[in-house]
Amino acid sequence: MTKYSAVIVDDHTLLSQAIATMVNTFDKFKVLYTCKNGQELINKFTSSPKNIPDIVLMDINMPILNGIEATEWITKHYNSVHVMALSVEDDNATVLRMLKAGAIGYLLKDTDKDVLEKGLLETVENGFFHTKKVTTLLLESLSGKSEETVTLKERELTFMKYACSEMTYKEIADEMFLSPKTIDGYRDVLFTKLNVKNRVGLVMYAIKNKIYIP
Amino acid sequence: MTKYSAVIVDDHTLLSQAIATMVNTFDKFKVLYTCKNGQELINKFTSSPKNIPDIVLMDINMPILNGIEATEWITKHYNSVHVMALSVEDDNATVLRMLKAGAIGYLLKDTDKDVLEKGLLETVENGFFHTKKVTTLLLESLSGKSEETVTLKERELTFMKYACSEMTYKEIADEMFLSPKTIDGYRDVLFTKLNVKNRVGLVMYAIKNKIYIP
DNA sequence: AAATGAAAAGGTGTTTTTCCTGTATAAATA
DNA sequence: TATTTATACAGGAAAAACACCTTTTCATTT
Repeated sequence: MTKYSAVIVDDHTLLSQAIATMVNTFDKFKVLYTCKNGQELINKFTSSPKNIPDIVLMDINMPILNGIEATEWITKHYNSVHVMALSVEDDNATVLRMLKAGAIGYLLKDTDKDVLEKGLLETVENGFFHTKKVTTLLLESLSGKSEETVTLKERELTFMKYACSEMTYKEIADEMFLSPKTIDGYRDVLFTKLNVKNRVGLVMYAIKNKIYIP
Repeated sequence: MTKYSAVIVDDHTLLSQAIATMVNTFDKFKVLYTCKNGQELINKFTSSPKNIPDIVLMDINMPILNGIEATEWITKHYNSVHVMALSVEDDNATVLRMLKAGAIGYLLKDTDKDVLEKGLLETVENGFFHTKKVTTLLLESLSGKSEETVTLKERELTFMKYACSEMTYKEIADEMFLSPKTIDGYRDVLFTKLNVKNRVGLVMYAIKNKIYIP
């Protein structure tokens, strides 16, 4: 019987090895190799055609080259390779970004072994799969119920990072060589833009959107 | 050959199953069952003596009852059961808290399959194990380089969680059925205790120490 | 019964934040 | 050229946040 070939990409060695072990127990799948990040994967792909799998199981948060960037690259260069995202990040924005990048399936790490097997099969054979929870997220997002993706300007991002420190706005103004009143402006705009009430709201937004990493 | 029995505790079903599959490939180990959180583990332990394993592989960040609390419980009630912590959280405080709670080993999720196997064996047979990286963290911590662990009271913890929301102190007071002045007091005490300047400092402390998980 | 100590609350004053409504100016765009 | 657009800045008022110091209340200990 011909098995589908799979590749696992996750920066946590233990997890990628564990998942590899598990996928190898599936009837229809065989793991070719595992990678620590997107760059390693690209290296593998470009070094030999034998390294091109049927499906890539891709984590999102990885150092060097993350899952979204790696997926974009695969979509561009190896369109026949299916990418199934695998992550604990179940917020709308991440799911959407991953699907936009070309991922054909999205699995949350809290799903079941059988769901993974079923998902892998559906992905390679029918070309689409994702869990119910993800479907819900998608629908929410498409129906506009979720917070629309706000794009922050460079200057606003800089301010946000300072806002996550214990500095007063006065101090931030000094640091950014701006008048305190300008800083007031940034703050007010961001409050409206991000729909938050106060500085704690800003901080939380920054953390959730990885603008500031604690 | 008698195998050592192991239990995996991780809120990510897929990961606990994957690790279980992997541990089952180890010569000397057999997985009894997996759990989603500390509470489930306690239920298992108390429901039947057959459910008491030789070793518990414990994740730290879990809903309901986290790894530290669960480890404390095991140390208290089933002292003969070894606990090996397994987490991506490699900051000093977490490692220390886990070891203080009674964990006998600490593995970072980015270690290797073979290291896990070796670690499990050393833990059940010699009673101690941890990776080099953890040793370094420990040494740093013991040499006083890291911030000393401040213990917060239950009430203060509750307040901290509210402080991480967009509520004003007045609103927090209402929610906690206390006078705004009392809340002022909590805030002032925590500012001193945690050595922070303002509410952003509180929020950051809460996040870094997993008092509040965004 | 007196002392201790923690938790809760009050008083008072200062500083910072928040929320308005405006103005100015250079650069990009229609 | 006219018109957005982004950026920088102001004044003033009200609301929170912050700081510090005192008092009450109540349970535990001596």
